[in-house]
Amino acid sequence: MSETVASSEVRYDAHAVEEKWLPVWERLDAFRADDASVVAGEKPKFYGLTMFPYPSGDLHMGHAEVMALHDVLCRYKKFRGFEVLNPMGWDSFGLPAENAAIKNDEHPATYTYANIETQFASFKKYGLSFDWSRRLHTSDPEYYHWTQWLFLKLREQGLAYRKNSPVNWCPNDQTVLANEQVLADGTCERCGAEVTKKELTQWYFKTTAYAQELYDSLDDLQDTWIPKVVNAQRNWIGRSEGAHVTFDIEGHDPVAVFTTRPDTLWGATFMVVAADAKLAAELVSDEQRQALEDYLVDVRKASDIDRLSTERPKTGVFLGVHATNPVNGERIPVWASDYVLADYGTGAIMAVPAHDQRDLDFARVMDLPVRRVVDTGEENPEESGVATNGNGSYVNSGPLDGLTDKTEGIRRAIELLEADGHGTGTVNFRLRDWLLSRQRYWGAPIPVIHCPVDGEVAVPEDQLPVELPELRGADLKPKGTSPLGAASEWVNVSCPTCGGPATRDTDTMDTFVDSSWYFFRYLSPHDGTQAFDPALAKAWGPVDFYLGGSEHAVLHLLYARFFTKAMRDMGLIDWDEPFSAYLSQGTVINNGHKMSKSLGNGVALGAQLDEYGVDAVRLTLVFASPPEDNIDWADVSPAGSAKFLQRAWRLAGDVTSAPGTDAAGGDVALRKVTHKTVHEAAQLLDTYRFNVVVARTMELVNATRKAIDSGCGPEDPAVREAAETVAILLSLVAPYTAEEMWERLGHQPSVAQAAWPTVDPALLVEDAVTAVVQIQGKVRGRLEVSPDISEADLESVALADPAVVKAIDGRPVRKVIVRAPKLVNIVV
RNA sequence: GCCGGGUUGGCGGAACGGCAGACGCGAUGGUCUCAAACACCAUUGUCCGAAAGGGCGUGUGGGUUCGAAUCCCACACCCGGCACCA
Repeated sequence: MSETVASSEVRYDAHAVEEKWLPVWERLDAFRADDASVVAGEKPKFYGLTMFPYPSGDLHMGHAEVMALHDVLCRYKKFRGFEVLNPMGWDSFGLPAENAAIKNDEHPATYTYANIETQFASFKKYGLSFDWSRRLHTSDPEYYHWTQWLFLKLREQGLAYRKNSPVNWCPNDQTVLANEQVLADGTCERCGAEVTKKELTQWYFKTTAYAQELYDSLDDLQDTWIPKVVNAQRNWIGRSEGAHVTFDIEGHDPVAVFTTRPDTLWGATFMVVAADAKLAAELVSDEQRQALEDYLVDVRKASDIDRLSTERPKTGVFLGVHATNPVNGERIPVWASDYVLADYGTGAIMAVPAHDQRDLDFARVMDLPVRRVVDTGEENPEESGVATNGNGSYVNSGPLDGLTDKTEGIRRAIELLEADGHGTGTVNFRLRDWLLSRQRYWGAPIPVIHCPVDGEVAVPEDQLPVELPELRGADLKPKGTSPLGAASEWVNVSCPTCGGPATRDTDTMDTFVDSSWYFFRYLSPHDGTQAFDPALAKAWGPVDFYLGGSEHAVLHLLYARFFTKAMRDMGLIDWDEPFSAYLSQGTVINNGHKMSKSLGNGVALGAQLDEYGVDAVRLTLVFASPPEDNIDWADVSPAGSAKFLQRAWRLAGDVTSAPGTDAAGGDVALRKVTHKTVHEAAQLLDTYRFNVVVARTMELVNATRKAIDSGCGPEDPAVREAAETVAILLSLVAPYTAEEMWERLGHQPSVAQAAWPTVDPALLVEDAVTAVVQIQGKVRGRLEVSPDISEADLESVALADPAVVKAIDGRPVRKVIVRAPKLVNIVV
């Protein structure tokens, strides 16, 4: 860059500077986290975590943004005296490597570890403050050894189990998926294919065992996690309060339903069972059996699009049996319909058509009775066709008649049900157990052996890890069952219990299992004897700040929370939540759209780094917007960032005072700007407003430039103080430029090891402030006054000001509000 | 439909209930140059005005307050989550 610029301006070459400092930083190894000082409690700890990448190709813009943002905070915490743990690794199991291996007839590890080395080199060049001594890869046997160990621990607790159930199946990836991996439109989160259902025996983690706690402790995260993620988790877990009510059925065992409105039980005029639930087949009468089967054929034919439509007319079939309403003894018919879901609640509902729109729609189609039991003052639903669900007075509801409050009605109804044994108050969750087995190769094998005599047998701990057999190329072709099944010498083993012939489980674990505990492994990544050192977990945990993508709002974050709680209950750790604070960064887009090959609007990180240098790209990403907002690359200016960095750097060259010069006698005006900037920057950094920190640093650069050119001059000690402050603030975002400045200012590297500037409170006090004089709340004058002016003095000065007198224009002053020293408001 | 977040110049965005638009991008004018690029300087919410100065301005409509981008109520629109979840 610089050699092509014919200019009198002095500038530095961004690329030469990158080459220069990388080996120096390597030698200094300044970001290695010291366990001892944290275990001993000598220093406060800061565990900063940012989501580790999947090794597909090189790093891209998205990585650049999240890493740049995270680095700002970690470097700042180090300046503030924290012992910082900022590790990085790779989430290196997963399908892209497997698909590449099939295509190129090679082993997934080839693709995986080649990409890891590429990304590692890019990370280094990007100048991040990672402690690389803790680097890990989830696909290493040394890592998945402990993934398997944790699986077995969870299984011992009954938190990992196998069951046969209808599951989500991705026809493209040829594997099952967890609910969390199916998007709202019924497509695969990974590849976008339309997900279908299959009935299969699969492994599950019992996330539902922690549904209540996962939901409740969101309250504790409310203030430190970004709201949309807390909200997404609440919605996903889907807690709803209500009651189970038991209905006697003629000729069958009683059936329980879940309802959130037990107070409307007197208006239940029929019952509906999910058509595809076992219950429907059990209840149906012989005469109606054929009708139910015909209906089921129709239901299964309906496409997902139809199923997802809420406008679809209700359908169903009478099951030929009747139930008894427990509160009024009424005999009500039992129907089957697909508008009731088999896997939510009990798969059966009591229908209260007057107060539930879905039930009303169904009642109208099937000509079933509608009875209003809450009079809300609106038109009777029986006539209007619009169900009411607000507060109103209860009618036709026996003991509830006369009540007018819904909450009270629900409370009383539950009391009555519990008193005579017809039901109980209960809480229902939408969350399901996590389906964790996958029919693919490149993942951690499930460490279980199936024996015809002993059934499921855990692989003994001393035989872990169960390493993947060597398979490559065509052997990995998806065929609906796990490729591991083809490795017969691997599959066929003797039973650990009886020694007889047995077979290994051939499924591998969802890669989200690997990432559910990686933040523990960073604590002691090379420990061959345990998953992590409990003493280090106690010292470093939990993670103080976690930055990552919002696509993991439910997926990874929910799974990691589940793991943490389960591990706590196993006595492995003593904290409840893995991530004390969570922020998700926005996406880097281009021209209003997500970058994509099909749109041709991709911006290659490498090309940007080559053109503008690492620091300019990092600065651009941090300055563009608040961290959680999207950045449109078309709206930002890396060239402008590079220009600013040159301007900042030039300050260091202009300083003529010697290193170590006491700033005390320096220009007070500039010193005030410097100290105020440091003071505000600290507050802004503590609240993650990194873009504003950059703006404040720019202001300090501008003020320093002005002081050098047309103020106190380059030899003033205040100029040195300001330039050194700029270097320190800039080192959070632009480490190369900052290091250059630091060196030019006569200091030893590294600026990252410099002391955070001490703010002198005396310099935060202004000696003159601008007081605003308002008349009727509109600004009509400005006064330069002392910051400690009295209210009375300020009022009299304001009222005497000629501009104010003119604006008052002789009108009588009715009231004067004085907020010394900043404001006077005159009401006339 | 329910839940969460948002709406500020041409653009990205700043603003403890007290000077709206910091900082930057872009644009315009200028300096340098044979010229351009780079760099540097100046101007830049909008309307009226030659200027001084003034009117209007933070999605819309109300409210609280001496004073509202900021607090309250209602509405519109945008983004995200959930959704025939009983």
